Amino acid sequence: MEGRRKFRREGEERRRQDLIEATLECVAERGLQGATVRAIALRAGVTAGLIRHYFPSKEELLQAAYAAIMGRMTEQSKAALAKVAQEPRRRLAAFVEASLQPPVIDARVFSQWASFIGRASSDPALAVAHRAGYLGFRDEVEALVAEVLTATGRDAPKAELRRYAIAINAIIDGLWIEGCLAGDFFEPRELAEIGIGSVEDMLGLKLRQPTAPPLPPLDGEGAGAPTSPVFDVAVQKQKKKTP
Amino acid sequence: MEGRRKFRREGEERRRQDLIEATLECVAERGLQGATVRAIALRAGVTAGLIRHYFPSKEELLQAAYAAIMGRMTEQSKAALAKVAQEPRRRLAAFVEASLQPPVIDARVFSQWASFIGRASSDPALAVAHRAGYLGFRDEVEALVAEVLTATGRDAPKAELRRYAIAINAIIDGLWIEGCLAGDFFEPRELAEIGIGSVEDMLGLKLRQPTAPPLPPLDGEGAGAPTSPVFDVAVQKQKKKTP
DNA sequence: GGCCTTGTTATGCAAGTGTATAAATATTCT
DNA sequence: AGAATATTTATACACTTGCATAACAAGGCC
Repeated sequence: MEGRRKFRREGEERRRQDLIEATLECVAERGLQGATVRAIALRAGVTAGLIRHYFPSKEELLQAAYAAIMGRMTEQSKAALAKVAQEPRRRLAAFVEASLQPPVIDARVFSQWASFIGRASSDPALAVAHRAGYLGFRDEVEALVAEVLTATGRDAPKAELRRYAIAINAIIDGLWIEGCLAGDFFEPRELAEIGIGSVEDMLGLKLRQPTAPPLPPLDGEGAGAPTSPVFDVAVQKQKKKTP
Repeated sequence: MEGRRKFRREGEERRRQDLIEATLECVAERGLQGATVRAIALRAGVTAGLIRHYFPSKEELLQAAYAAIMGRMTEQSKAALAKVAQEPRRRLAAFVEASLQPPVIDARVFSQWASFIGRASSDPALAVAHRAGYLGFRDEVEALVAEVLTATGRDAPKAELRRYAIAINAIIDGLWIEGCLAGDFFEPRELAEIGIGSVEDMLGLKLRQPTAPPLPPLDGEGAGAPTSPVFDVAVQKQKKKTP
């Protein structure tokens, strides 16, 4: 008696996107185990069989979802760079800051990341997807640091640059995890402050206006600090390498 | 015609331990999805039904396994402290160093950690287990930093201490992840070096002998640096707080 | 040794899993 | 409008999952 379910034909790209999104939501809420074809289909508003029509197997849907989340994260951090295109130090600060605030800091995104990466160790396909996204992020950091060092007139031996990139990437990752897992333990901008301060310590120079107390409260739109490109050359304490 | 399988009765504690260990191995190799009761039992050398005899449900076995791994990790990092009980700075350095070398840096352990924590966001029982272990680790860091600061004659306002603990914990976490995920990208002691160096930068003081180039190559047993308790007060560059 | 306790195995079951296939209908093309 | 196409639904199937229960045997006790 109940007739067949009504439906609409959506474009291929749209459906793929919807299915990927539904997958990520299921993963975030119930882990990889909860991302069954039926649960995904239900959330995407279709029936389970349709998944096989767009993805050869569930495995490939998961890979696509993982690639999507990795791309989204680096893209969000990079987006902060587009808005602040002037001074290298400011760019680096903006990058760190953007990485340590919503929407990059997000419990759901973290849950997805952890779920996937937990399996990336055993699944070769996910492993390569991970390594690509990861190195992309670190290269971004390294490029930013190189800009900063040359702009401040410091020579940058490749080995030292590498160490900076590794360390800065690490502290961003670590703070990101802390923020995602226990965001309620921190003041809204606390992690960003700590992150930028730590990077300043490591590089031995100031990234922001030296007299700005904790950065002005964000009242306008966007995640940007004030747009004035004025900088002091700042304290610029000499990095102590083995003398 | 094959008669019933022969078996031995093991003590309760032993069996629980074996089952937990088997669970962790399954998780490390095939993710949480691969940790089925049958796979666990097979690896533990028993049949599936026995699991229910020791754990009310599979859920509780997983919780026990998660608690086990968390405890093991902090225990390993703390073990480094027991060996170096003298000078606070050296203790902190040893703690950082131990956290960034095998066996704490281990791809399998990371896989387990990620798998569990991915679900900790959705599963309340795992969430509390996580938060406990996590705060325990951070408190450990905070206590170490406090020791160092008082030993070097610096006042330690609570807020600043907190920031240090957060930042240092973050860089340990971040480097730990990098090491576990891409250990082949780094020299054996590179991460430990970077970690200690970064902490030195953040605290604005030296933790090791200032003239030791990269720490002597470990030839003896244990993960310890030389046991001489001699320290220079070192550079001790003044931390630049907002003046 | 024979019994009793209980750790352990073996078997079964209902629910859920991914996938394959056929039927149906929305949309396009002429 | 009507036929063609391929998106979408619906159903089925083999398999796995966690869990329950009954049969069994290993080791301790008298």
